[in-house]
Amino acid sequence: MSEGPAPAYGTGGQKVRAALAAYIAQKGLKGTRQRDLIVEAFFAARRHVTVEELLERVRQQDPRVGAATVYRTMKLLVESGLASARQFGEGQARYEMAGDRHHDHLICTRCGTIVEFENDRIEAMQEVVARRHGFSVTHHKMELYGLCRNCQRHGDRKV
Amino acid sequence: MSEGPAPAYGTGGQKVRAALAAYIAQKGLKGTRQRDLIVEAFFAARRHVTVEELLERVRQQDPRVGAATVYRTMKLLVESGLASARQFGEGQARYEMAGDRHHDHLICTRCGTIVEFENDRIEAMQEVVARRHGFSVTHHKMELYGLCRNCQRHGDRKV
DNA sequence: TTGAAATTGAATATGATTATCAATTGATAT
DNA sequence: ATATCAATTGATAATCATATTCAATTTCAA
Ligand SMILES: [Mn+2]
Ligand SMILES: [Mn+2]
Ligand SMILES: [Zn+2]
Ligand SMILES: [Zn+2]
Repeated sequence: MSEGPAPAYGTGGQKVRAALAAYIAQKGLKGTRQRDLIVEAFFAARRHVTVEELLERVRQQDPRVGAATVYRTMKLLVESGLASARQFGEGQARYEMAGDRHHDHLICTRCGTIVEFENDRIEAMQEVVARRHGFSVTHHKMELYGLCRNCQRHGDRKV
Repeated sequence: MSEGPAPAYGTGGQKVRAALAAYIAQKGLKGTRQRDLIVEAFFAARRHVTVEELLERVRQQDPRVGAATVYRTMKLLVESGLASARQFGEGQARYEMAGDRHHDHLICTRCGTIVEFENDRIEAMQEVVARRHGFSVTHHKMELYGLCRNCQRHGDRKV
């Protein structure tokens, strides 16, 4: 099959936690309670969370965690290759675990629902197009915006 | 053909100038010297200009034009449907004339070159994917990032 | 246990874009 | 041509997400 949802986080994110610990050690950094809280909240949250959403969740565990720390931790996760930042044109970045299979997104402009998909044929054609123009592609962005099934029906009601 | 460059601006942008004048009249707005300067600079510049680039060009004609006016004029052009704003992940928006055929972009991450392309087959497959997930797509974004032909060669030299 | 180095949180800075506002200008009616 | 008045301008301040500064705190290897 060339299409389907990306796999969920491993077994509660054990592998990712270990990978992060390794990255921290290898870089001479230090583990902290705040970082653990944030990473836990990241696992617990659904994919595509914003820093603001994450901060709210983290503060349910410890109200004195600062926003700067969440920004710093997400940056660390991205640098270490464990998370990736996405821009869906809302102004703020959304984060999701990396390492899953590559995928692109369908975004409902009414309710914000985000659906993931993969399509090998499209990817292959992107390669063809790029080569035709002499480009070697390193990464790409494909986002399809519109209305999800639900919003097509109750397009007039409240979200 | 399903692929090729988007057409250049009409005959020096005569049609667009007229359309803007119509929009301005119809909205009870006023024509100004600054707006003319900015629109001229927009025509003269290559596609995908930033406000900063545009401001520099405009100021060669009249150094006292303010940045706010360029922002306002570009917003006006977008509202009137004559230009469209693109976000290539550089932080600042890039503008191009609208009304041309729909197209997507190849972006060189080294020298910034932007190449336009259209591919009907990809567009068609996007529709299929969306429908498969119950979405009705209103617009989309597809950007292929990588190295242009030139940058693949002199990848080590200066840009 | 110690102490250097990393981290934290609050406050401040940043950079792109928008809003404010007094001064100026453009379109229209005289 | 002139008066009139709303629209526009430019400088400056405000936003908003994110980054940076820095003193106080915490981590961890020795
Ligand atoms: Mn995703
Ligand atoms: Mn273009
Ligand atoms: Zn929806
Ligand atoms: Zn290049």
